[in-house]
Amino acid sequence: MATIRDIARLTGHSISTVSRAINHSGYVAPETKAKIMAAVKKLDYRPNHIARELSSGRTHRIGLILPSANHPFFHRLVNSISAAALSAGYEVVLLPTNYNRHVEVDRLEELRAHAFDGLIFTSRSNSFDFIMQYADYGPIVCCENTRHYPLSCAYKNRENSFQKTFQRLKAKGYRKIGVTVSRNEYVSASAQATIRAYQRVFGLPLKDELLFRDALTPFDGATAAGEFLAAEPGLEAILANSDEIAAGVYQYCQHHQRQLTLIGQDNELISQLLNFSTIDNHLNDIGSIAFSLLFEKEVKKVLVPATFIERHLPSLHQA
Amino acid sequence: MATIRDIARLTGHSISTVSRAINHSGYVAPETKAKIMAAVKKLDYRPNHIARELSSGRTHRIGLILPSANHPFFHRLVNSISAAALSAGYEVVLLPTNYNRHVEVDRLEELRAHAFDGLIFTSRSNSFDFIMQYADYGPIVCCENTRHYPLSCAYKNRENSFQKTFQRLKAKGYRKIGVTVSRNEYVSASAQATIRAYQRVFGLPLKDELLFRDALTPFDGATAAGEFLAAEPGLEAILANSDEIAAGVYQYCQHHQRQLTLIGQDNELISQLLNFSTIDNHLNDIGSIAFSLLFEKEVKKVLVPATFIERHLPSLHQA
DNA sequence: GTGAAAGCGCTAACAA
DNA sequence: TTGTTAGCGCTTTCAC
Repeated sequence: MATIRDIARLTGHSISTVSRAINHSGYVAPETKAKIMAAVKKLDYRPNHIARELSSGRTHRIGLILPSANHPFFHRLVNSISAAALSAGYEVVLLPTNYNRHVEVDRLEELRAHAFDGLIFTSRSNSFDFIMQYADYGPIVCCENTRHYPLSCAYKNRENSFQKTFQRLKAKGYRKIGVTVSRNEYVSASAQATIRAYQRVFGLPLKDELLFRDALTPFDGATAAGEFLAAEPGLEAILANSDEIAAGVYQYCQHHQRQLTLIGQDNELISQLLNFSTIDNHLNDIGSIAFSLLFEKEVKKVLVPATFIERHLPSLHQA
Repeated sequence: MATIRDIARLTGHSISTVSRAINHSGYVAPETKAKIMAAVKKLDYRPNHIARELSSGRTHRIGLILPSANHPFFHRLVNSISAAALSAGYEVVLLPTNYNRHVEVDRLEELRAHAFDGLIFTSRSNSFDFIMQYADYGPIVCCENTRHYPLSCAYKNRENSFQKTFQRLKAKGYRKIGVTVSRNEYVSASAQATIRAYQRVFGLPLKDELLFRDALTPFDGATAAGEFLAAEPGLEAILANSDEIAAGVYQYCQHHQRQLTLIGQDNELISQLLNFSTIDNHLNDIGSIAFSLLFEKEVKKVLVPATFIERHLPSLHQA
């Protein structure tokens, strides 16, 4: 591999002149530049990326923390974030943690070691208090509400969208509703948001038998459906934490000849095909906003409102 | 940010001793090491990642070329490749090209500039001849058959799996079959493989009206179904280039009250939910094998055989 | 066991 | 317009 020194030697010019010529920065006489460019061609020279990073102190690379890439929720975020990064001249490094907090710590340590210019969390296994400690080492943005913590975020308001959804269901005569929530260490926070929304709308607490935690796969959705129906045979609807989970419920209903109104999340293809309602959390927006927040000087929290997409949501009034 | 020099200064030892202590390499007296580690703690020191890369000449980072992240085909590969990378101590950089060959060239140039230790192509917009030129700068692996080119690959044998599928259909009495193929610059190669397989099994050429090119989204699947049925009202089955496309066909059939036997690819959730057959190309295997091939000294080509998953494939003999 | 010093390949401030 | 030089922060060889 030829280095900048080789070019300098071959052309008889100095390293810095070569550098300037290559970077089209500063003054270089046209002939000098031409000569240098010829040498570059001749020696098949290419500036070393890493050396540049070391010199400039910037990597143009951001890290993207996620549990694994096999969940639609993360696909959407990965997609929008990498698209935003591409057009801003950044590259994104996938940092799967498998929900392992130690792996996550390693990634934070890499931020500290200047391996990235910034870090986006699409999920996390450590507390905000812990993550915050790394904010000094580089910009960190979360894709969930960071509340009172001084960390930027682009997020959806779960409680609010659930509340609206429950109101819609209530208006249509629904009373017996099961809810699934996704697994994470903050399950309680998420679940409580749901519970609060339910209570606020229906005036009574969501029964624990109608709350299914740790719903990750369609299979969990089917399990949840089974448990809900065992506890409440008159169940009318299920609000799932994703379209995939809702699809699992759908499958259960097909097998067991049950009718249930389904509401999923994120408007995935499957909700269109199976024709059930879904809460669109606009993950594409969340992703691209999260990326842009990396470059804000101040901590900012951007709420991305959800949209309800109604499909086959029959009224129960006449029932 | 504290540097190794600060630690040296504070402890009164030399940079190299500090380096050895930190890397647990070479001889360092226990007390010296303890003293150094204490200083590391005290100054909140962390070795600079980039400087290490420059010194060692390796990044422990690989680039992953893909058109964009929003296709199940790529999800699977991204997933398995990043999992394999994680356990091997590598990080993966997502390199979306949007099928733009110039963007792809930029990425190859980055390989040349030592930005990555290797490159995996899950799709490509440049010819093998062109890509090959970069093989000197670092290992390159493709997720498609590289044929006679000296480039490693992990791939599925399209023609063979199509042939088996057609044989199965033929045995069940199917004769009128539509086929969709995915868009890429090598459409003709892919389409020809399909056409050859069809011809070999049925003894006559696949009619052009029953071949739909550039199928990318479920919507294309629906369009294909419409066109096929217009050209051949007695159509019996459709072999789609992905489960998503097949799902689009499914949707069309539902709307138009038609019965068609569907065969998708890659055993996505949706094929299970809609209960149609699918060709499992074992993309997870392809991904992890592709990653491991990066580290082989020689060019290797690994064929990953496909599996047929039969679901609701009624026999037409009695019809 | 430890340290001096020479890289790794480049950028940028400053001088000429 | 060009060159000298001092970093960027670390690894590693080779004396001591």
